[in-house]
Amino acid sequence: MAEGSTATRVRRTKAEQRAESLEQILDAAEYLFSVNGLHGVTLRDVAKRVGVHTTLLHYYFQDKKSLFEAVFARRASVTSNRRIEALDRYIAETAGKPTLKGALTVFLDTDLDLYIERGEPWRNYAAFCARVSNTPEGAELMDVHFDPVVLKLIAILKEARPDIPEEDIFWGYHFVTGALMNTLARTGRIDRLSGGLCRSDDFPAVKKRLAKFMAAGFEALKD
Amino acid sequence: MAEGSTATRVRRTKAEQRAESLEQILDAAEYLFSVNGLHGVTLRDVAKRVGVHTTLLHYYFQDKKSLFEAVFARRASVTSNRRIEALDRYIAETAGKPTLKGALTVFLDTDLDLYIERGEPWRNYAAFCARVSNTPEGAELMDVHFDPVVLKLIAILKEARPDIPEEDIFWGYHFVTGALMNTLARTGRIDRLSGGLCRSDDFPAVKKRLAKFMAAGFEALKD
DNA sequence: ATTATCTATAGATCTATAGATAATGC
DNA sequence: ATTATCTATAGATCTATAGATAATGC
Repeated sequence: MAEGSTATRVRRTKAEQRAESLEQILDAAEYLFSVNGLHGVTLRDVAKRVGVHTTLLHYYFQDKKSLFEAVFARRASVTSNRRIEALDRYIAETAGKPTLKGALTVFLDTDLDLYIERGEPWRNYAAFCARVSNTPEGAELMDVHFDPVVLKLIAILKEARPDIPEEDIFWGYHFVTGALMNTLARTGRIDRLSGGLCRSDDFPAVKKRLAKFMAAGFEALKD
Repeated sequence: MAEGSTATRVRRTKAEQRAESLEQILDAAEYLFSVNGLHGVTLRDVAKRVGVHTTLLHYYFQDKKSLFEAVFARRASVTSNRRIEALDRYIAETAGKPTLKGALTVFLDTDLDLYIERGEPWRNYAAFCARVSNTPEGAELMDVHFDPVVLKLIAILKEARPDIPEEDIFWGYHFVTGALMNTLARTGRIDRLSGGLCRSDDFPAVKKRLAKFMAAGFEALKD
């Protein structure tokens, strides 16, 4: 046992310690909530996964619901802003001539890239959002955090195709988000159905197909 | 108070009483599970909604998980068989010349019609399936109850378009089921996003668009 | 005589708080 | 002196079982 191995904890400032503890707690909660939902996870489960006492969670968060909301909020602005900026660039580039497929590609691929590039914690967040998007607690947070980026996408879709009735545009988005959420959830169902031909964690395979598929769907609505 | 109002309980046979109690319990559980999921509902919640004692649920069901599975199973074979029969009729009618749009219309509209025609209990079941489809408990049941009808649909899609790679067919189905589940969940999100222009309980509006949208999406995958 | 329903309760959680201890910060 | 973490514990559930009572069935 060298001296380094006994002093397992490197000296940290309190700010660092706080930040690290918070991150560990949020990561653990994010993963567990993504699998079992708000009510399927106890504070003890989270504490156990982090390796701290349950009461520490109460030191950092008022209650379980606050922890849940913090998990949602932590990464929401990152993905929302990334997509808003990408859509703004797309508007500038196409100078008043956007297309359905172009706008959908920016919206969907910018999101999928985040999960492809940034590894497991982000993919857990994606699964977390998908898992809770159809719950009373989650739906509220979806509205708060993602309405701006979604409404921006919809405005561009309308501009791209003023001939498609607004109602159809909204229903089309409804289908898009269903397909996206089903992807982010990574349930493994498509793996089992296809006998392993498709894997639900193969986001690049989805990226290759999703925007193309959905753009064609929108086009068909005017028939 | 006439004599009819005091004798609120009409005399029933035990078999009738049993059937009625079971149905009330399953209806209540179905609704509550559809809103809050397996872990968000207690047996007390269910008992309270029915107006009986918690222990009665244990008389009819071994435990909470069994009740949950019974809710899933009760209507699963009805919707599964209905669609299997409709697809079989479609195969016979088209005599080896099925189309993507035709098969998807049969699969999706046959399901949606069930919820449109049979009222709230069935719509609660639809929401229940959607709510739990991306949970560990629900995914397992989806496999058990719905694999046959889904694989039959996929076989027809392959026959309709042997030129589309099998992998693309499966991914297309993955998008279809995401859109369908998002519809069945009736979260109210599309209502709020569209400022009331679309309503998430407007299944006829979805029926008018979903198969058409998805068929065009499949077509686009070969480009 | 059997089945449906209720009463009483054990045992196991779970959330949340109060207050103690250990570590950093000035 | 302040912040991070732990110990101890109250109070409120929740699931599940044992056994009693009320209603149907032969």
